[in-house]
Amino acid sequence: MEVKRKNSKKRTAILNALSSVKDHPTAEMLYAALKPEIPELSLGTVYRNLSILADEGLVVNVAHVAGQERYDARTDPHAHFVCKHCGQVIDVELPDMMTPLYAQVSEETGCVAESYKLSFNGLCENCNRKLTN
Amino acid sequence: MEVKRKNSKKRTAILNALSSVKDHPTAEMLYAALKPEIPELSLGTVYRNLSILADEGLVVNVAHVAGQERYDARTDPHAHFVCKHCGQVIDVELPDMMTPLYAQVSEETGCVAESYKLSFNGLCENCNRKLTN
DNA sequence: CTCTTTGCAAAGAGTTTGCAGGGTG
DNA sequence: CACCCTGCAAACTCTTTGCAAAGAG
Repeated sequence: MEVKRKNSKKRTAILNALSSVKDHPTAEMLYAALKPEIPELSLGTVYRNLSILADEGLVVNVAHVAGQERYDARTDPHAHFVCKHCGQVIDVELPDMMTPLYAQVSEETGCVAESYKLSFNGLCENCNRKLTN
Repeated sequence: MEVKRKNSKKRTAILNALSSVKDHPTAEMLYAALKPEIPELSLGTVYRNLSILADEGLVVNVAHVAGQERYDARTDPHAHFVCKHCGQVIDVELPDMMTPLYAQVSEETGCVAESYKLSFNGLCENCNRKLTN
């Protein structure tokens, strides 16, 4: 059964912080960003609320980089690029080619697709320059 | 500088075990599968060798499910389906539509793509039947 | 009041690492 | 005989959880 959510300033602040940023932060990055503004904030609360927000579909895990989960408040289907050197995660604007394939996936596998994750891997512009000089 | 690899029966066994299976096992699953056959095997060795094999490109991380990394010895680009209920990971045979887009990704972002990960998410056939009855 | 949310600290889970001994070329 | 590989256990990192107090409706 469903839990009735109450108003939570912390949760709202976490969602706002995530929405206002495009670098797909980790829980710790969000914590560090909010801490100055909300000194009583604790890291456990960030984890807890990210999990709640993800359940509610307001937030999405876009990648797992160097052992840490990366979050995104942009929930429309879009791709990402993950730099294998610096770990940076950036948006890639490609037309959504995968959602139209859900029916085909279902036909092939019997599985019911509801979402997908697409991430490219390699070197970002900076790291490529630095490492290829 | 490069390390000169020596022959290692354990590493070979791990790669063989992974190659002979299509369920994208975790390190622990591989360990459990090999243990009867190689009783002196230790879990640390499985982790160490999976990491070496990944460096060499013989093995790939295809997904991170329920906090565990899933490995695959099939290294050609292909998609996966991850069941959000049972955590099963299965291959999806779709034409590779992403590799041809590397140039476009580079143009858009400046990043040099070398690989990609595509995974669909939802309920597998069994879980869907069980949960939708 | 009742039930959710939070801080804090401890617990958990998965993975990595140091070390001493064994194996390979 | 130099250097890689391994078992074992401890260490590490990220994330989750229990509890008592604070906050929302």
